[in-house]
Amino acid sequence: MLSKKTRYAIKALVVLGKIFGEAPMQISKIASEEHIPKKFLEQILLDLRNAGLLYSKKGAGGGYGLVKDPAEIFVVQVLRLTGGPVALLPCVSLNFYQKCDECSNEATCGVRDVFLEVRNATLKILSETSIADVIRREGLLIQNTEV
Amino acid sequence: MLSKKTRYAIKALVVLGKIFGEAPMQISKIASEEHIPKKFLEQILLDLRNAGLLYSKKGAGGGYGLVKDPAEIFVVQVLRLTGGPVALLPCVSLNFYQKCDECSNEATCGVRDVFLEVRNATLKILSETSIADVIRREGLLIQNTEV
DNA sequence: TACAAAGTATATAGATTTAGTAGACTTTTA
DNA sequence: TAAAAGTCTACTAAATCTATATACTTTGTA
Repeated sequence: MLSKKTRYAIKALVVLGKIFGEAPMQISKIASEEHIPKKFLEQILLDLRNAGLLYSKKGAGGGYGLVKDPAEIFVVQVLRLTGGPVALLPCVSLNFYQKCDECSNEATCGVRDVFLEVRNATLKILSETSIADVIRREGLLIQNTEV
Repeated sequence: MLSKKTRYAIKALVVLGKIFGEAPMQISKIASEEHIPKKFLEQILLDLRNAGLLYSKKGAGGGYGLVKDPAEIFVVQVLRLTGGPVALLPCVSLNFYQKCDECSNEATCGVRDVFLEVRNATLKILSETSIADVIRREGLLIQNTEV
């Protein structure tokens, strides 16, 4: 499962993606729109800013905005920045690799092999899906929901 | 990430799959072969037994064995029995569904849509892969490792 | 029949992680 | 100069996970 941190981060980027090019949006506005605890969101946005995904502006009229086009920010990046590993086993994780301490031979582990396949499938989707895609899908879903 | 419980469960089933049809194997043997804390493994095997995957035999010469052919036990079942959800978001989980409390409209949530796709891809692999497949893969990996 | 082997059951402890809160500080704009 | 808004660090509460402890039951065999 993704952590709340990761979920909130994606949600925030989607909101900011929708106003890309316009004036920055305040934390409190994002927080209230998306029902995210404000203080928690502060930390998350700060991380995303330090990672170079967002810019911030202090003072009255300040807020956060995307540095890059939402079409160039991929969901997989957000997972990694917020500490959510893509892999289901530490031994098949590219960015959070750790030896399974119970495993005697990683190279010949059948379990590992299966979860490597799972990771690759997941990675393919998440590294091909941008924030812009998420927004686009939302639009399609809304269309299909209207009668 | 999968919990240790889930990982240990899969490992144990693989070991038992290899001796399917033979006499049952003792917890302590499985534990030492797979480097799993014995008392922890006891609980896990008990769960798998109560779920109908394993039979047990008490007393001298006792132990655990698979009830069904390893080709009929799928990895996805093990995840579910041991509490490891397949989905990365609670709102796309079939067996551990929960509303995302920050989400205002599930039906039109683009994030959900993406992770639904991820879940489907993962589910496909894990529900098509049996314990027998895991054992088979291990064999192939060993072949490829030998020079 | 007694004893040892092996599973059963429940409780609990310790560690780790996650989620969220608090508070004081800095920068910017009107 | 006051209010708006982000920055930074620390802390706490709760949940979960991992593992251990203890006492008990069943079964095979010497």
